[in-house]
Amino acid sequence: MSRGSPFNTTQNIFTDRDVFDVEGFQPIELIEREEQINEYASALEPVLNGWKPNNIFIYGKTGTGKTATTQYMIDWLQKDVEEHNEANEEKIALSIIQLNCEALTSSYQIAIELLNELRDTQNQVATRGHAPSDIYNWLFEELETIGGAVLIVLDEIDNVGEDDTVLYKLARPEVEEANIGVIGISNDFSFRDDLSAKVKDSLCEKEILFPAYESAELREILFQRAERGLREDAYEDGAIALSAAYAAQDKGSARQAIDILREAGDIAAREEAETLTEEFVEAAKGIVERGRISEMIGGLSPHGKYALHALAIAEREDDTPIRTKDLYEIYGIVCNEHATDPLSNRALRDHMSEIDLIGLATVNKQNAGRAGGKYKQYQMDVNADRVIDAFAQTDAVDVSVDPVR
DNA sequence: AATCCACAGGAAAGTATGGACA
DNA sequence: TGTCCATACTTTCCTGTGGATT
Repeated sequence: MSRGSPFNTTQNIFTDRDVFDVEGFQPIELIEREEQINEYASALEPVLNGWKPNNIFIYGKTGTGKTATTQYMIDWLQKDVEEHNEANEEKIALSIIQLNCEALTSSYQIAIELLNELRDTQNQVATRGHAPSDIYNWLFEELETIGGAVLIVLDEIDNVGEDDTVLYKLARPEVEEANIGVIGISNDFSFRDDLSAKVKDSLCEKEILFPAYESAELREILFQRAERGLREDAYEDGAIALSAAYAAQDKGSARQAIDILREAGDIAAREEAETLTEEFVEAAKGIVERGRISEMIGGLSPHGKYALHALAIAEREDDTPIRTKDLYEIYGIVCNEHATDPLSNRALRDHMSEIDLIGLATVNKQNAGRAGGKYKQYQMDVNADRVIDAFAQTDAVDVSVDPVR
């Protein structure tokens, strides 16, 4: 992947750096997920007989192979259908619709996105302004015309929120000609329990759990990639083991493990080192961690950022754990620095629980009894200085409350 | 065992946004 | 243009509650 740069450094370490592209690279052979593949296969098999596939729900944290396995299964299914159609008179019609619901926060939006996916570009539907029942009717009309087996893959489905109407509609479609199977992918374990009862029954016919990887499993995955993407003698086994260990310790995410190893390779290449050693992994870990923090911060609303910044400041001043009331004051100062009016106390509580949810802070419930009452205390879950650094980079305005300047 | 505080967090309603349609 | 359909993010109002103190 040369960009016409005069530097040729990445050649020392990588033979194929794309192997470490977590988004784009699909390994030919999936390892450490045999069990899930078998369950998956049995749920999809009906398609090959022209029947309706099972609805499947997939659970697992980020980087546990949910999406990769799904992609693998779809490729497998399509190939088998093709083979079947070549060999038999009776053809199987199979359509697959994949949709990432990351940015889709309601049933309504998902339904519209699905509809637009099915319609051609001249016939697209606006994302607002239509009656929900119209949308669903149109959606079923489209599905009716397609016919055959239709697999609808909804990635990051937990974003739907409270209202799971789409799922209900898709689980019991008012369609004659098509056999619809829904594959829902979620990284939120509690999502299943929050589904309404009628959806739960019909949609969770088959549930497959993707547990976090253990250190040894991550090691295997990394070795597989290293064999394909790194120069044969360019890496120490210890470096791979360490990358795996760090990732296992944190989240058990293959994505993270691969990110760390790739970053380590980049550093090694930049320093024109001959081999990828443990020191490079050490350095890469910090960089990947920092990247993760900025990513999380990036997803916060402005006031969420101010709230987090306030907490980081409190942490630096050794004022943590800090109760909401006191945090509200610091938050007020931060808002002031940004020439923004602070929101209400209640709004701050909401922002803080959001910050807790994405894992940037930890909550600590306290009860001081008769005179003291009940309250919460917050504490940073990541390095406060790193957070403040990240703010310094993202924001043009300097919001430091440090009196020494 | 009864009390009572300081919040947490649910519910409802408000503000501002934007599209479709008659 | 007014009415309907949404969204995101608020504020206001309120009820619930755990456990040290009485």
